[in-house]
Amino acid sequence: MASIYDEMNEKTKENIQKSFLQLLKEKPFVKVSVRDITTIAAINRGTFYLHYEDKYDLLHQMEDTLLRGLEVHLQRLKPDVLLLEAEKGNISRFSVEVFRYIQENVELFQVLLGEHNQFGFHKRLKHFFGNHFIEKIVQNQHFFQDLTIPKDYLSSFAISAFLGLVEQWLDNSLAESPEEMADMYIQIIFFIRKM
Amino acid sequence: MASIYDEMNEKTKENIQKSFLQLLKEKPFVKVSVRDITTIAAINRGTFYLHYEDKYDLLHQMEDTLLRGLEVHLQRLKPDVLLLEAEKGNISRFSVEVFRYIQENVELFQVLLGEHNQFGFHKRLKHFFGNHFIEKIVQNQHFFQDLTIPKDYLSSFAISAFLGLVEQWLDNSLAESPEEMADMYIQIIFFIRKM
DNA sequence: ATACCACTCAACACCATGTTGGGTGGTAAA
DNA sequence: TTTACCACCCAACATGGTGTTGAGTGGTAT
Repeated sequence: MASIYDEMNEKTKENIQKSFLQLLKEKPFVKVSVRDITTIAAINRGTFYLHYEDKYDLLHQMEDTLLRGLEVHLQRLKPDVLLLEAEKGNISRFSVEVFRYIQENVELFQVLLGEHNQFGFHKRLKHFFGNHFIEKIVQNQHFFQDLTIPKDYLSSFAISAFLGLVEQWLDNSLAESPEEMADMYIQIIFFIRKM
Repeated sequence: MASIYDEMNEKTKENIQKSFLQLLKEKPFVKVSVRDITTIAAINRGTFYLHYEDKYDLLHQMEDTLLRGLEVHLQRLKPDVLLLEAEKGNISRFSVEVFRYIQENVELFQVLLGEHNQFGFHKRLKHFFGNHFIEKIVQNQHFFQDLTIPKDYLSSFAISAFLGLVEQWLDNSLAESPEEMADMYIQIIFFIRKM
């Protein structure tokens, strides 16, 4: 079914996304116009609207792709192991996979979570992790049962803490390896325990 | 020095900000035009530009005021106690004051950190806490010295975790009291320790 | 040969923006 | 009381991005 038209279509979309990303590195989202994008992509402005409703749609689709990729990435490499390990309290494997995926998509993550973060991707990421992992962990863990703190607060606390690490990593231009980051994550937890 | 002109000026600015906030509750920032604001404020559109450069300037000034208020609020109520207590590891007083201030300015915080968070206020808040408190604590605490984790990561982790609690609180329409929130914060730390 | 496809091009109406020049009524100082 | 000043109003303007449309081009499949 992959006709030559589908290929053209795909190529143009990639061209648009690449140009868009390039612009987002230079200036904030609000300052990027469809004109800018199509000028850099060297295509007609009307062509843009054949693929996307507007620049918000473009951004949203790129976010979707990124999150879907993360989901697939996690499910493919370790089908159920991750969740099982996570439920046992072992977050190491889980987190290293996340850090790896981020490393593979640095540019986009840096732009979406970076200084000009003027689109609520932070919130989307929070919801993603919340729906996919943390809440399951928080709900299933037997030793969470006797905790008086509401689950939603604990969940939001944990995810944000993790995202805090990720954001700092991105700010540091990925100076550490994914393994080092996963290690750091564990160490912080241990550190708090011994406090 | 508070002439009648200053009062008029101030009143109009408050009017603009109030109308702006009202609109932000209805729709995302990008969809709010200067026309919308001045229509609701029942003033001439040109008048808006006598007070603000554009809607981004307006937003930024409101953020500034909010952060300056938080700073003053913290400094006024307990001049140095907060930092001293915090440096001793007692974050209770510190955090309850923060929760109280947020409660006093729910509407704005909810809009700035809420679902339509399309302006990097999350990042600004992170920097604020980072510069004012956490980094001082992290740097001064003697028992942080033998920790191998880089300070910036620990700082980002801690602040984000705290903001995670705050954001969940806002999402829950401030169902808990500031004291309960501060308590919850402490409990989570203790819980991690016992994990 | 015909229909289809992605894309180009030019033109369009629409709307928000930021600015300007002139005007109003109330305030303060001469 | 006159004069200058002030915040604000009003109308008009050029600018520029937006989304859409109709006509046209050159390859592709049938």
